[in-house]
Amino acid sequence: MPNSVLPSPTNPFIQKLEHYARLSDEDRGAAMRLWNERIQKFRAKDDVVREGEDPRFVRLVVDGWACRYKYLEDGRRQVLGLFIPGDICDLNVFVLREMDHFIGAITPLTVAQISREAFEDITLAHPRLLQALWWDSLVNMAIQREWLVNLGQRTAFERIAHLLCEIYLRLRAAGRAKGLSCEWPLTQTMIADITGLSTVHVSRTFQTVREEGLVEIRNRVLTIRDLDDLKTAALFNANYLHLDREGRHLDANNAA
Amino acid sequence: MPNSVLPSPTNPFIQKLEHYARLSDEDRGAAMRLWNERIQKFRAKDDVVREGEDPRFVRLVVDGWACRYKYLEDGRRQVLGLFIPGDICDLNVFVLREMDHFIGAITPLTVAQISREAFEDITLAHPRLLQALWWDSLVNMAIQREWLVNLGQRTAFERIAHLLCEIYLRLRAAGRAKGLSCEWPLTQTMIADITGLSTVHVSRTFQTVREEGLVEIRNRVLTIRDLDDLKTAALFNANYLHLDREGRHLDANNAA
DNA sequence: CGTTTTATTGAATGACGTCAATCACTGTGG
DNA sequence: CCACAGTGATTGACGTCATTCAATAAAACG
Repeated sequence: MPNSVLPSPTNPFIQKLEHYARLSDEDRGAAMRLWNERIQKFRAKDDVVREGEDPRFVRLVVDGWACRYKYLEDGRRQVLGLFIPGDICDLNVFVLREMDHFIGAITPLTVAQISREAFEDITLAHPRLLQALWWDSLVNMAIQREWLVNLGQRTAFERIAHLLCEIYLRLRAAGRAKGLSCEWPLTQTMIADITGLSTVHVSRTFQTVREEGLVEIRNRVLTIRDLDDLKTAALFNANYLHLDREGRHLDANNAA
Repeated sequence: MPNSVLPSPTNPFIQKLEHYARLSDEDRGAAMRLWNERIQKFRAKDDVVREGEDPRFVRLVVDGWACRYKYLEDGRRQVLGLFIPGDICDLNVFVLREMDHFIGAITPLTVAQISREAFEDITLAHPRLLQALWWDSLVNMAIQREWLVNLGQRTAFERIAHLLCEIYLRLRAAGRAKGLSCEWPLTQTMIADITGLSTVHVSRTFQTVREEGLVEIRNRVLTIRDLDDLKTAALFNANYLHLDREGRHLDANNAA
């Protein structure tokens, strides 16, 4: 099963998975079948899935940003995670009968809606792809844990710096950064719901982050001045993203 | 495959899984094989797995409490999750090559250490057990999400009340509560690292919770006065624990 | 029994939230 | 083209919740 000699793909989904293990052309083809499953479009702020619903599909973000979120009875909202292009939601959702949170579009959003059957058909025939998806899923759990550290231990300044850092690195891993710049569609209200801060405090703190020259935002584009400085300010340790091709022993061009 | 007529098992692992779907006697036998895998013992405060290590085993808590935790470079500590008897750590850990956090014993601890091969052997032959384990794993992810809501949105009072509520319900689901009472080995330092508060504030706030008559603690035993009152105080919604036998369509005594 | 860990208390400080007003930007329709 | 509405960002004043420091008390442990 020889590896492809074609240039690296620009598809964010495949690009990201290749951080785990090199895929064969067949694996990529299978990934593209997932990518091209029934396409759904949403407007910004629409819900993709609602609390209480029966989770019947695995969803793959093709374009745009989305998030998981949850309300407290009295209206307080917490964002639980972000989905950027190439991100896939929980592989085993089918096992639960009722969603305990919402998934909503942040920007105009395109997702591939994959039925249980299609998912199992495709991944059963491509164990390396399935491995890569498991890796991605474990990375997402690690990101959730890191968000816990964020909310529990980091100051407002560190939380925001950490978010900037994480998002940039995730977008870069998906091939969606140019140099030290990437898209930045998040409003300060969203940042507040992600970081557990008030919008007022986000405004003030974000200002400080900019004034310290760590980042710049113009036209919804984030530019980082010096990644190491930002990491230091955020107490950022990238190990939780597991991006160092940890699964290289599974590479398509290795002997099994 | 007839269901057992024996009384409900007292094993916390099986007891918990039965909240998802009724297992057949064979399924229970397989679960007991996992339970009886190579036993390891730890003293309180010892580490079970350390950051940076290669995760080679799935572990199942047989007795005692443990937790996941993580340090920031400057020593701040955040507890990411609790393990009580019957809890199992990430099913797919093998996929990652390096732990990004610690798992440590809170009390004297007994765990079953299950190799990848043993785990795959046993679950491959018992798909309903594997399904139940997936359910458990998804519930754990849901718990992590709820902890995010806790840290991001709830006040100190609510956080502590919520923790009390969750732990009680999880222990009860594992058959480890008597009436409205259960074991409570957590020190206030631990509660502080779980809730992202200082020990001083935990002391004061916990005092208030007790003074309001919501709970009582004596000899490391927690007693809840009125569960509904506690739930209300915590803005607790149990849906995230997915305990309502959601997988009953998979029950062993149903037609496949 | 001393020693260590855990829990409690007070006082001072600081981080962050709330309220309310203003400003900037965008898109829309007349 | 401008008026206007709606959303998002910013600012100031002030209040509150939670932290820090430091001292003490109470349990747990060998």
